[in-house]
Amino acid sequence: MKIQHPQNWPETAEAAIPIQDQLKSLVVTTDQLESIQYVAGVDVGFLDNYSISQAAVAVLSFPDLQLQEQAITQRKTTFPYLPGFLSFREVPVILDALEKLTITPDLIICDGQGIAHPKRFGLACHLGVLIDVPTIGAAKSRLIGIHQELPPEKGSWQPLIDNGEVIGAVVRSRTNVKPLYVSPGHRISLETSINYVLQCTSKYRLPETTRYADHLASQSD
DNA sequence: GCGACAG
DNA sequence: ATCTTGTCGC
Repeated sequence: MKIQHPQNWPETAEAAIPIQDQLKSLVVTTDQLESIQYVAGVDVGFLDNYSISQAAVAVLSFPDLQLQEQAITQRKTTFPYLPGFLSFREVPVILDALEKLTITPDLIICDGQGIAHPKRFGLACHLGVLIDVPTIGAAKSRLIGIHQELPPEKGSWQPLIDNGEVIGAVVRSRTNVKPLYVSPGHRISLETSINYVLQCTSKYRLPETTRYADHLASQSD
């Protein structure tokens, strides 16, 4: 797919802040998606003691979840890991990987937060706004927000709240396992995000999309 | 000042 | 994120 890479990507939090404040206003958290035929999963890993970032993308058919296409890319890491600024570290490589795809995903499930972020602008929002594709944030752990205890059964969920505002949901993707933190990235509502994450999850805790991407990244051959 | 803190 | 073997439980 054709990707427009932003100019002058920031390398410090100070330079990233104004960009977050500018782009967060472009985030859409209402359903603005077509019928989903292709769902993609993205995962970023590191090599050479973190100096090289590697992104793996897997495109699956929906709802049958069969692998259709995959891509992997590497590039120098230019931004440090700072809670609240993860997208500035991982989005560049992800854009490289997406650019290699022949298929344009109708939806992308990201490994990180969507609006469940201090500025309501997590990795999934940043990626979604830049490429104008619906995205969902499905993180393995919490960044911010509080929630009630969650029943142990697969499918149960509780709203994630920050300052009285619902910013996402804590979702049990599998019975008796740690929950997933789901939040809208771009062009999708929270309810729809939860539904797609569950529909993309079969036998394991993580959605099949991110599992394929994780697997691809760990092989890198 | 003391913790918390996506990956 | 990454370094790593076995092990407990459904």
